[in-house]
Amino acid sequence: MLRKHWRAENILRDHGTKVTPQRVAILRAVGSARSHPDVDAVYRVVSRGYPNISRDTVYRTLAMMEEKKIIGSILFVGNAKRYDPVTAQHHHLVCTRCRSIFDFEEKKFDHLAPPSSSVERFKVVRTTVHVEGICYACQGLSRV
Amino acid sequence: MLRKHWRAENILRDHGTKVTPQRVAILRAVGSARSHPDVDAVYRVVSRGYPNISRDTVYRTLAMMEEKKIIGSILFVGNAKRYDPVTAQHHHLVCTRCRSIFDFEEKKFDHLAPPSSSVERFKVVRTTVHVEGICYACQGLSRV
DNA sequence: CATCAGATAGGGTTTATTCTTAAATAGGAA
DNA sequence: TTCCTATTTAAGAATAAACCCTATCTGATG
Repeated sequence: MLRKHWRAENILRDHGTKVTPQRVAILRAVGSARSHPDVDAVYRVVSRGYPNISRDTVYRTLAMMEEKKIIGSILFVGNAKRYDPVTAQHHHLVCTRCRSIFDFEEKKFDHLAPPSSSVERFKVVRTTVHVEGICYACQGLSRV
Repeated sequence: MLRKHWRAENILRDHGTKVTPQRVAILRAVGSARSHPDVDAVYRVVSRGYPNISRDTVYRTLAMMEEKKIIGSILFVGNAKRYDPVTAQHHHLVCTRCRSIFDFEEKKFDHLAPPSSSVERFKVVRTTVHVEGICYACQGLSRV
C-alpha cells in the first residue's frame, strides 16, 4: 500500500530495490495520480523532470513495482480483444497465467449494487464479476 | 443472442446488413467457438475456407456484429495497461464511452463465491466487480 | 574511492489494430 | 436477368502498445 507520508525512497529501499532518481519520480507520479494512469501518462509526467527518460524504463519500473506489490494494476484481459457468442449476462474466470477465459453463470451476481455514494453520478449499464486465478491446466505448471 | 438453429444468413439479414460469404463464415466461426476467440483465432478459422480473407475484414466484421448486438465481447479496459497506487482490494466503475476508470470499495464484493461447480478446478486468487456504464462527464455528451 | 551487479537510454522488434485505396460484389431497380 | 451503385473487400501500409537488445552508466557496498 502506498502511503503519502512514506517517502518514495524508503518504499523502494524497503522492497529491496536500488533507489534511482527515475524510480523515485515514477513512483511519485503514480502515487499522486488521481485517475488510473497508463504507462504513457506516467511517462509524460516523469518526462517533465527527466526529458531523456526511456519509455522502456517506465515500462520496466512499473512492472517491477507491481511485481513487488508496491502498486497494483487493473486486470489486463489480454492483448487481443476477445469476442463471445454469448450475449446473455454472464461472468468470467480469467487465468492470469495463460489468459484463458471461462464463463460462468450466477444469477446472484447479475445485479450487484455498488454503494449508492459511488454511483450517484454514474449510469450503470452492466455489472460483471471477474474472478482471477489459475486454471486447471496451469496449476501443474511451474510459475515461469 | 446467437441461436444455433438460426441460419447465420438470417441473423445478418434481420439486422439489416448485407450478407456476404465472409460475414457468414465469421459469424459461424464465432458462434461455434468453445472459448472466447480473439480476432486472430477467428481469422485462422475463417482462413481455412477463405484463404485470402483480410484480417481487416475480420476486425471490421466482428466490430459491426458487436455494434449490432449479434455477438458480445468482454469489457475492454483500454489499449494500455493501467496502473494504480491502490493495492488494497477494490472494484471498478468503467465508463465505456471515455474509458475512465473509477474505484469504489465494497467489502461485500471482496469475497464473492462463484458456483462451486465452475471453480472446482480453478484456483481463485481475487474476485473483482466491474461495473460498466457512463460516467457523469459523458452523460451530457451525445453518443458520438 | 574502486568495484560491479544491476539499471538506464536509445533504438529496434513484435504484435494488435486501424487506415488507405483500388477492385469486387450484394441487392435493389429496370 | 442485367445493370447500377452504395457497400464491402483485399492487400498492404500506418499506428500504437509493449517488449527486447546492447552499450553505457551508476547506486550501494566494502
